[in-house]
Amino acid sequence: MADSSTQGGEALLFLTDEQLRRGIEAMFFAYRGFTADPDRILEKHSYGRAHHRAIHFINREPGLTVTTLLSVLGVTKQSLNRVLRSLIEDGLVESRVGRKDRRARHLHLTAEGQSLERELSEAQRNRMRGAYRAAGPQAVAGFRLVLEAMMDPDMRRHYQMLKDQP
Amino acid sequence: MADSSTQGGEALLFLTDEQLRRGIEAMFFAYRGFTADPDRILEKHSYGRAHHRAIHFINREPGLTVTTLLSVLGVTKQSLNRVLRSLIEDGLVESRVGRKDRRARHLHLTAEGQSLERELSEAQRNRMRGAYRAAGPQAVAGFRLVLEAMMDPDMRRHYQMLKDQP
DNA sequence: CTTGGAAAGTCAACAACGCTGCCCTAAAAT
DNA sequence: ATTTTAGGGCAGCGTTGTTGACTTTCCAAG
Repeated sequence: MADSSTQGGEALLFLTDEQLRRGIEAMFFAYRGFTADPDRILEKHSYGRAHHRAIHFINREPGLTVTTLLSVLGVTKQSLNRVLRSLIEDGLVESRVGRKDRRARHLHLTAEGQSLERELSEAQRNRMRGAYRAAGPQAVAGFRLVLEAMMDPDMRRHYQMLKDQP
Repeated sequence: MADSSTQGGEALLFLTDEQLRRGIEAMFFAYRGFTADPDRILEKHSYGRAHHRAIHFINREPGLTVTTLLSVLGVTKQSLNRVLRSLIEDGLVESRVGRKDRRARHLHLTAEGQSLERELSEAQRNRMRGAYRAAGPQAVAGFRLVLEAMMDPDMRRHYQMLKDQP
């Protein structure tokens, strides 16, 4: 009876359908803001969000294979392939044949690729910094907790793997 | 000097580039989870996310006009029009000519539309409820604060307008 | 009253990016 | 050595975003 998780009323107000709906709408509207700045930069280069995502994770883990990137992004091969092809043709990404397994392709950003990556991530970090600063450190901790709990287990695995990088 | 916002060091650790990048990746992975369940339901009906968004906001504010819906969704007319046409043809949405202004079309969900809306929002609320429950009320408050700060002003306006609804 | 501009909505054609399915090459297993 | 399995590339399709041209309706200025 004294257990806070079963005492109902005020303690669980944050689980009402209305509160949940507010969260859903907040995710929708915030995600638009989240992608708005990179989208503007990408447009100048005739790229889309898919290019941004590829560039981000190649930068994050240089030398990763196409298959690994596929599972991180959660898309199919062809979806990614079109994007990778244009990035390679444009000289932003380099694809190196594996030394141990010659079927595998290891992906790296070129200097030019790193330059675009910096431009994109700076814009996105600026947005995030503004939001973090406005909300404060305690809110940020909660923000991260809720997002982590919202992920599918597969995605959370990838997220946690990246967590340990330098 | 005693001002916490200028004292540097520990107090601002949450604003390091590394922390910001963690937030960016959390948004990316969490958004996939956020849309995963509705996506599965929509697939059965051969609809996409665009249909879901239209249904959500028509349900939220019955009788809203096409132009209002456009500005809430932040897309162009044709993008929405294709979606609306199929929803109307399939009998999920009704479009009523305005009484005062006969140029305007007021949108409503039919009984069948409401049924799909419930199915979609239940799935999405279940996901959100799980995340909220796992993270706790204080985390939820922070989550909302950060998301609100991340929105573009236009989107935040729409978000706040909806806030006041019953 | 009429006429000209602005606003709401529809439609056509195009680009980005998801998807499935098929194929080739290289590695691994029998 | 031959079959099976895995990594990767390409072709073709559907959804959903875009811009641009068009119709209908409203409203205001002459």
